[in-house]
Amino acid sequence: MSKYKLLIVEDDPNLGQILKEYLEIKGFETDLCRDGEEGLEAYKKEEYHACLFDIMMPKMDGFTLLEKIRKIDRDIPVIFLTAKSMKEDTLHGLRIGADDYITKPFSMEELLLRLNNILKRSGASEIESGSDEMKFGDFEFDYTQRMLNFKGNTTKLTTKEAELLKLLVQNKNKTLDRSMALNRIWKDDSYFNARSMDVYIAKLRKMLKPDDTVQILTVHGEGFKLIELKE
Amino acid sequence: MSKYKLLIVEDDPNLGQILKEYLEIKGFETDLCRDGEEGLEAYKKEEYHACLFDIMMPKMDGFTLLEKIRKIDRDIPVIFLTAKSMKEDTLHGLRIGADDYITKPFSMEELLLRLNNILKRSGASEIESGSDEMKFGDFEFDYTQRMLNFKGNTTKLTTKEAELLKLLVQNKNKTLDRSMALNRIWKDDSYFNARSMDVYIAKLRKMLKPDDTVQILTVHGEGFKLIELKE
DNA sequence: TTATCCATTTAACAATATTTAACCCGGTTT
DNA sequence: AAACCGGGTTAAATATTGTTAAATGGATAA
Repeated sequence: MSKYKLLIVEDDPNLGQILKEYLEIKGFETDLCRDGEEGLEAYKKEEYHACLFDIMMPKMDGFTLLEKIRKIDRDIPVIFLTAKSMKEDTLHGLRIGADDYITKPFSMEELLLRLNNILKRSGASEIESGSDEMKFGDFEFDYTQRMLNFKGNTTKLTTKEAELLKLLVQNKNKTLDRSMALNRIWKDDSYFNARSMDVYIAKLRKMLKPDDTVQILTVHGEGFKLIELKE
Repeated sequence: MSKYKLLIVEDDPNLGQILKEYLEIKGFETDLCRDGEEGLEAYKKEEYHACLFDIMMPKMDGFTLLEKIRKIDRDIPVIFLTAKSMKEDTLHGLRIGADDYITKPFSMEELLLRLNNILKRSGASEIESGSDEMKFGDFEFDYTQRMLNFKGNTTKLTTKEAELLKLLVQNKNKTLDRSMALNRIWKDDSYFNARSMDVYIAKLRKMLKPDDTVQILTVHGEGFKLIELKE
């Protein structure tokens, strides 16, 4: 999935910088502006997936900024960062079309969750719906199609086989925790389901046998690990 | 624009009734349920544009309800009505995929604004408004006319065929939950209806055979998934 | 009314997918 | 050493789904 680009407009340099750094660590591209006018100029020059606006700012406040931006683009998701939990502000913001607001001080995690929800909903993510192709060793595994291909010949996987293999590949070279896999795939971590999972591990091992650079190791008492040996 | 349909799940009869009446005045259609289990049943039987859930409820709390519904439909907008502004609750709710939450007591106006924002973003109008033309692979499917067209030649579908195909297409690349489909189309999830559905799946598979970029996969124990492979 | 048509359901049987059981082994604890 | 535990392996038992055809039932035409 390609990077999301965010416009942050916040006049407090400390908070602005923290936001920028945190969100970049989390994989966003960001531009930071220090007041509403700068923000508007930036918005006109670049294309963004979402915006974070402070309300009280010099030159142009967040509400005005939003109103101007709504004239350019009436669908871009905007989250307000409000200093106080003033109901007035909240309502005014929502009324003029903010998608969400969050009251300072807020936790970065909460901001991130709200941001992701909004992006998910905004259709910005429609790009990612293609087929999940994964490669390891000489295998090509398409989870949505449930097909495992090895040098030309293709095996059809069952639902559970495909789900387990997907988790293993997603955790390639890391330990896939037993109880996590059981909860995700079997919805319940119980003795019999655990034995069932062992049976499926055996099946997958058989399928992966042709390529000896790929193996499923057991991590005693913890889970399994799919490893890929590179030459 | 046709009416939006909302599912309200709230165990306080007073609040529930007020919500229902207010939102109906504002032009929504609403169904009101009194606990999580009722809510889940209702959700399987009807098609909604958005949901409002209380968190603390008898039989099944709002979090559990959301988790179950997210398995059926990972995009339906959900707003939590939380009794307290506990950060814990908020974060947990957002983490499992709530789109928003609002703390009691709240003003109806704020709720309405949040609801409208979410609906605007959700592309909810796709559900049942204008033309029911759907495309997948090389097929064109018109639900209202019950016509399936493939490269020029057209097949007329029966009622049940068309309804099932519609649900599959609406959930393209996602799993269509068996019991949801049974409740929506057959109005009742029972053994024989389930077998009947299997028969219809077979019929649809035959019709879709000409285009091998489109397939109906079975997700064992859960339902079916229509997938579309892109080149 | 009866005959006929067609969508849908029910039935019967086949094929798969998944779970459970039984027995094995190696390592660890008592 | 004996008992135990986590896991490996295989096969039988169950559950779920696939497939086909016959039975049902509602609507319509004769």
